[in-house]
Amino acid sequence: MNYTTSEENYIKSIYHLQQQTGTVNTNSLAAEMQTRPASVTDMLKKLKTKKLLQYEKYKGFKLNDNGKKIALNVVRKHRLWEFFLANKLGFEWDKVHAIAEELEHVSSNELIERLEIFLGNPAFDPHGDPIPDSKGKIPQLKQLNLLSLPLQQSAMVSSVTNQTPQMLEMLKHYHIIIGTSLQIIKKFEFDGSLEIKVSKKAACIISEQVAKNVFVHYD
Amino acid sequence: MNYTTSEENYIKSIYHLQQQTGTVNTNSLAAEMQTRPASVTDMLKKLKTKKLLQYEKYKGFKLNDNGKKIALNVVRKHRLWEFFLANKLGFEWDKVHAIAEELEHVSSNELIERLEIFLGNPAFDPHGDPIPDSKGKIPQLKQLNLLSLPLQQSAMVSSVTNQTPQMLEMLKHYHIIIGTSLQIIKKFEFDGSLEIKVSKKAACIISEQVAKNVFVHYD
DNA sequence: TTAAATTTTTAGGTTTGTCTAAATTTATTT
DNA sequence: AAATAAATTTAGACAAACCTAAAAATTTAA
Repeated sequence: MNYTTSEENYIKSIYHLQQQTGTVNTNSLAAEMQTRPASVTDMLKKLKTKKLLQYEKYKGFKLNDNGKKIALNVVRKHRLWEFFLANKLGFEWDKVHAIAEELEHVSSNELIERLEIFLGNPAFDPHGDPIPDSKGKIPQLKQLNLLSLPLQQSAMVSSVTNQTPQMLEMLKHYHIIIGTSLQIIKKFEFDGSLEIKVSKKAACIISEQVAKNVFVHYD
Repeated sequence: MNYTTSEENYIKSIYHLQQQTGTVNTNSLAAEMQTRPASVTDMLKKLKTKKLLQYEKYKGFKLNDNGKKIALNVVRKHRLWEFFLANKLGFEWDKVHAIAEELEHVSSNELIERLEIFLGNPAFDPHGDPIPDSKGKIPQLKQLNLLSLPLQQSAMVSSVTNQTPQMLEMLKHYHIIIGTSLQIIKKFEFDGSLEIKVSKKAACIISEQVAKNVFVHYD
């Protein structure tokens, strides 16, 4: 079956919200999608009749297995296109999201299978988010919060949870992208900020607020 | 200014029709777009208010300079994506059109500029059709009809005018794609068919009907 | 040069996805 | 346990893009 761009966007947003909170409510979905609660209700009815959603009036809702499958396919397409934009076309990692929002709705499945091979079957997109495979399986990487990284232990940035333009601008300033290697020199008790060393750059200090959104891994 | 997918498709179809016939009429556009004349009239009004069209009721219509600029940009995107699909993802040349029909509506101009560079600034798409540059200029290649190719002169296939699936299937059978090198061994007066030699394959005979849609060039 | 045929447009309706404003249900307080 | 607040849904509209059927304009032909 085929879904409209609008349906796919709702499905994707519900998926992201329910990953965090288990079950989703009308107002938060409306906020996420920059639309009105009444519009959300309309779409929920539609997705329910298409059997993608567990939904009872006034009760909250979430995707069923069917809906999750659709969501994962859209996420997969989004992240493969992001990888293409960053690694083949040379886009900055903070520019790829908006364009991938359009590309993810191109319907051909053969296109995506071939794109994946062309890109060398990448497991993570330029933001460090995992790329589901064609069966919907998501590669897991044991990663830990930068705040929990032991002093002096050098580690690699693997993902960033807050991906607002403001946050991405900040990280750019610190020369931090996915794959950047860094270590913690010192932790300041006063405000929780960290002195870090980013690859060959001079040491610098980042706030707890920034650090708690950065995830890293090491062997 | 930004245009909807539907507007872009109308603009593109008007462009293709007016290339052949100078001015376009409602019924032929409806046929081209597989829609109804009444729907065409609706869209014509819309495109006229957006100042893309020369249009007076009952009089026929064509794109003005403004409209042609939009059309050429869509054509450019379509053909660059076709090139990408065939030359980077390995699609057969008769599969690329349908997918490019979707990709051509992705709006980012920076995407197209970067894609063009990534592809090495190609001048022709996999069907041999010229790719307009970012200013709308179309590369010209002096090509001649296969029927006019001198005997024994080896030449390269540069484009095919009839791009129906039936035609493309036929050419595939003969191992003819854009770029294929061939020469004419003999012309049969009886029905105008040609005995040709395609690169290292055994000689074969193609009908006048096929030949007249194939264009070639040589130095 | 009328009559017939063809082409094109208008009138009015449908679907999708959105909206505002009002009504309803659920949750929270006092 | 009412009263108030918050969340959600319904009712009714609207724009885009399409449709059918009928009317109007143009072209062709007798």
